[in-house]
Amino acid sequence: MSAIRLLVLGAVRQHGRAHGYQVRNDLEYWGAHEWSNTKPGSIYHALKQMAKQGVLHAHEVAPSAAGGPPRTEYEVTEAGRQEYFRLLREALAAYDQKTDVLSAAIGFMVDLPRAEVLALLRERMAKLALWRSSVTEYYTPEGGPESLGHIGEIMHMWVHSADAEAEWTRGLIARIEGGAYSFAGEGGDPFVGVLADGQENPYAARQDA
Amino acid sequence: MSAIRLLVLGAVRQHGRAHGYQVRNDLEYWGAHEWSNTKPGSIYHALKQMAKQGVLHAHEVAPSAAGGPPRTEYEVTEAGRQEYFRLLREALAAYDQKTDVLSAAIGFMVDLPRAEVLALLRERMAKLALWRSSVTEYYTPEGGPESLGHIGEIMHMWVHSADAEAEWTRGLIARIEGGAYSFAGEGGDPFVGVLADGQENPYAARQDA
DNA sequence: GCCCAGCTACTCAAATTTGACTAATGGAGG
DNA sequence: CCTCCATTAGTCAAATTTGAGTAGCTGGGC
Repeated sequence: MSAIRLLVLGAVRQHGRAHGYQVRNDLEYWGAHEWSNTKPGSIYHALKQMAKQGVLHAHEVAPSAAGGPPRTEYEVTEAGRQEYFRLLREALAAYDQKTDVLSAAIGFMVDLPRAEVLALLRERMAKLALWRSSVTEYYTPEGGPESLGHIGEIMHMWVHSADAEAEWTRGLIARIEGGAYSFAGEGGDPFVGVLADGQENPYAARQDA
Repeated sequence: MSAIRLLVLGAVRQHGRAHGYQVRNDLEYWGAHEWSNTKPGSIYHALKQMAKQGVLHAHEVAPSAAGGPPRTEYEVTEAGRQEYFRLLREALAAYDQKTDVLSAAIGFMVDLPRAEVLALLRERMAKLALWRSSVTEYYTPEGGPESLGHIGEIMHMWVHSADAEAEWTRGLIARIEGGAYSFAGEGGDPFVGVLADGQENPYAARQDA
C-alpha cells in the first residue's frame, strides 16, 4: 500500500469538501512531497480513481474563483469514511518498513480514540518483534553470522532499524499513555493541519534538501 | 530510483550471462522479494527495458533445457558495467530513506575497492547529518516543538531513524576499516551471493563461467 | 498408460507513478 | 492599457509496477 490514498482521503476529510489543488497544497504544507510520492499527477489520479470507486463523491463545479481551469470538488462518502479508517488502522498496526505510510498515519492518528491508537501501536510492536526474530533466526546460518560475509550487514541493518523503530514506538506509546495530544472523543480542539482559504503556505516553494 | 535496476544488473553480472528466470530465482534466494519490488513482471520489464537502452545485450536463445517457453539470455554490456557502478555508488552515498536500495547496495559493495566504499559511506553520513539538521531546524516553529501537536511526532520519528542509521553506518565504516570482508582488487575469493554451502543448486543448467 | 501437480519461463492487461506540459487569470511595471 | 509572469488548476503520454495468468514439460502415483 502506498501512502497516497490515506493522505488524499485524510486531506479531503479535513476540509469537508476539497478540490485537487487544495489537496495538493495541503500535502505540500505537510511536507509530504518530501517523504512520499505526492506529485500532482498522483494526486489527481487518486482523486479520480477513488471517485470511480465510490469512496469519494465528485461535485461538478463552477470555474475557479481565481484563475486556472474549472475545478472539481470532492467529498468523502460513507464508504470513504470507512476506507479511511481501515487504511489508518492498518498503517498504524502494520510493520512494513514504509516510512511514508507511517508518517501519514501518525499525522491522522488523533482521528481515532486514544485507547485504540494504543492498541494498534502495541500490535505494531508485536509485529516488529516477530519480524526481528524471523530475521535473526532465518538468516543466521549454523557457522555463526560470520559465514554470511558482508551479506550479514544487510540483516544487521534491518535488525538495527527494527530496534530503533521499536524504541521510538515505545516512546510514543508512553507519551500517549501519559496524556499527550487530544484524540477523538476527548472534546479538545481537533488539531487542524490544513490551510484555510487564502492562508499563505509557509512551506511552499521551499528549497529542497 | 527503485532498487530493481541495480538488483537485476548485479544478478546478471554475477552470472556473466543469465536469463530472466535465473535472475528471478537469485533475487528470491537473496530474499529480495521481501524487501523490494521484485515481482516477475518487474524483472522481465527491467531486463527488456535495459536491453532496449543498450545496458544489457539480449541473446536470442534456444528453447529451455527443462520445460517452459524458450528463454532469452542477457549479458551486461560495457555501458551496463558503467551504469551498474554508477547506481551502486549513488546508492551507497545517497540518503533517501529507501531501505531496499541500500540493502541491494550493501550486497554488492564488495565490487568496489575498500577505500571507495569508505569514502561513499562517509558521504552518506554527511548527507544524513545534513538532512537531520534540516528537519530539526526547519520544522521547529518559534513556539517550541510543543506547538506542533502530534505532528511533531513525525519529525521525532525521522530524527530517531536518521540517528539509528547513522549509528549503523558508523559501525559499518569501523568494521570495514578494521579489515572486514574482501573487496575488489584484494585478491580474496569474491563472495558469490548465489549459492550456500551444501545447499541444493537450483541453477544446475547454468553455463560455466 | 494416464492423470495431475508442480516446476520452468515468460506474457499481458490494468493500475499507478512520473515528469513535463497546457491554459486561464490577475496584478505589477512600464 | 499592454506585456510579462507568477499563480491556479489541471491534463497527458510514457514509464513502471502489480497481479493474475499461460503454456510446455516432467515425474510420481495408481
